Amino acid sequence: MSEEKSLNFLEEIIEADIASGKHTSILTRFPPEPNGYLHIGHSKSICLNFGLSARYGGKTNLRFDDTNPVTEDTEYVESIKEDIQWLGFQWADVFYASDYFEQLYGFAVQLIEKGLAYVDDSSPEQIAALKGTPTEPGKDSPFRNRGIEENLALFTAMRAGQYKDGEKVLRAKIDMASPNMHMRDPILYRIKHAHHHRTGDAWCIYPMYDFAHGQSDSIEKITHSICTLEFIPHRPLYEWCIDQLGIYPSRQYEFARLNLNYTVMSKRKLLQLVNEKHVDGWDDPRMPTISGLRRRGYTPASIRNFCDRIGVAKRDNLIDVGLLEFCIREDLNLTSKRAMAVLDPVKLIITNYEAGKVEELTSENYPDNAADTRVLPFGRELWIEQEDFMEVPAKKWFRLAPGMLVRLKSAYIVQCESFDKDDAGNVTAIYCTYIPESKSGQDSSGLTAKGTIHWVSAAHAIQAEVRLYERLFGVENPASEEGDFKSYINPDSLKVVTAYLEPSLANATAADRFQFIRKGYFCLDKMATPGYPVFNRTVTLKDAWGKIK
RNA sequence: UGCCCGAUAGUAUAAAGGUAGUACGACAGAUUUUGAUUCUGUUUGUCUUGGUUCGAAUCCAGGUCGGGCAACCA
Repeated sequence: MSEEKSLNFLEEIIEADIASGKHTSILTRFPPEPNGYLHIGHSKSICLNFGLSARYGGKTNLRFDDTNPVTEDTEYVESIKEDIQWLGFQWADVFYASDYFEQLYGFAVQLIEKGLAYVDDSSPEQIAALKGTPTEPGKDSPFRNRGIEENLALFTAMRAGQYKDGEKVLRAKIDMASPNMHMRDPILYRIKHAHHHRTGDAWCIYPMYDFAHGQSDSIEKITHSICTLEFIPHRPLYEWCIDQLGIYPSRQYEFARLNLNYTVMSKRKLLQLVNEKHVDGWDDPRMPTISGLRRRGYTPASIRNFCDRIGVAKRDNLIDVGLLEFCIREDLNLTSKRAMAVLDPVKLIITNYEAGKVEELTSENYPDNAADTRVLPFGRELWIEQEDFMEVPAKKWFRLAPGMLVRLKSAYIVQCESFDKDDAGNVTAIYCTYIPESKSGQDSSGLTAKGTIHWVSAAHAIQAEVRLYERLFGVENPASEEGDFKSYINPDSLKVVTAYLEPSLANATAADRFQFIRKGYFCLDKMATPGYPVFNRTVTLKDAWGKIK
């Protein structure tokens, strides 16, 4: 099957590298910064990096890019590990850029000794002023031509903690007139008297991304260092460092990151949603985080499948969230147990059914397996969905309306005789007669009902809190809209209802996935307790009637 | 006004000079005790102008449009 599928551009590069003998095996890495939770965009990168190494018989390292102590935390380290493993991947080694601080320091000393790096006493403002703009060249810093010995002494003093934050930096000496802004004497080290989540207070100088990432790749002998498009202009610097240091030549390749419509995909924005309480934490089921999708009921396979279908290329993209929904429905349709639950109840009374009588009816747990069944209690009073009744039926209406026949799933055909309304015009009760000969599985009535609806016995139903989620934002691309992205939050993204469930659902566990027939896929939320079930709606079913309306 | 990426149906993604295909969506029909699933069919596309060539989505040149680049962030 994968032989049939055409190669993406990274697979082509790797196959060419193997064919030419440049590499006999490959090693990739997934390099998150532990400053936030992973999201669906990261899962594209994870599937790519782990998928590529698996396909070509190689390995993948997990490397935390922890060079900025002020934003990083072990909480994030743990969540990242959990999410990767939950997705179904296992790293060969776990490393931290901070493992390499001593080595990186040595690399910096080497550059100074070669006359390729210097300590700059300029302030951040002065450095910015001399940097130039994309259309104008920059100017050399007055400190650019310090002697090697002086630079060495100054850099040693930086490490020793003799200066305050911002007082000095170490810069590469490259070309202040380069058309590539990243080559205009980029900063290599800055002073931060900050506590690091792993190295504690051992360091007060920390390497910048550009001086840590490529060298870390090189130290691990990563063959293909795969990152997103915005790092393209960094590639010359990545290669400059490796070339000047004469170390293992890892190579960087860039792909277009995933964008999903009706959500945001930057850790900064997601952090804001969490901190400002627009959502209930990083794992709020409306969040595009891996932990949010997990809590929502998404399966690892559905996410892997999604990442496979969206493909990999170099052009910017905005993927329709409908594809993600297709992937989870495809999975859950085959694997989830069916059950009946009424989310917006109205009473249905069967006037010719004996009061107090209870029948135990059977219903299939999976539509394609008639042998796997459960028992449902049936009685005179039932709950059905408000929306399955229309006082004045629309054209092509298959469900309940005065005088119309409908099949109660796995039970009887009923005919609507009358209904009650309250002063506000709401239907409060529906009266039907049932056809005793129409019992499911032994129907001799000769009648056919066009529609089938779900129901639960009022006398046996259990109550549950059910959380219905909609997209978090009302616009396709909140990040590109005018003004604050948070002003586009969908006010109806969460609706909590009290539902009536068939009694078997009282035994649901966190591992179970259900299809509430005709309503969608649901799973138990982490807030549920034995006496208080809480269900999350993962996704609705496709709804052809919804379109006809 | 510099440099760097990119441009194929509504959204993604293939076609390595030789039939523009696939998935999702949309639409139509069949089946259905879930208006679900399943099945069948249909629709819609190479940014533009030149050039090279028997032949161009593909190669070349110009243009247009979109994105990125001026954090002591990654």
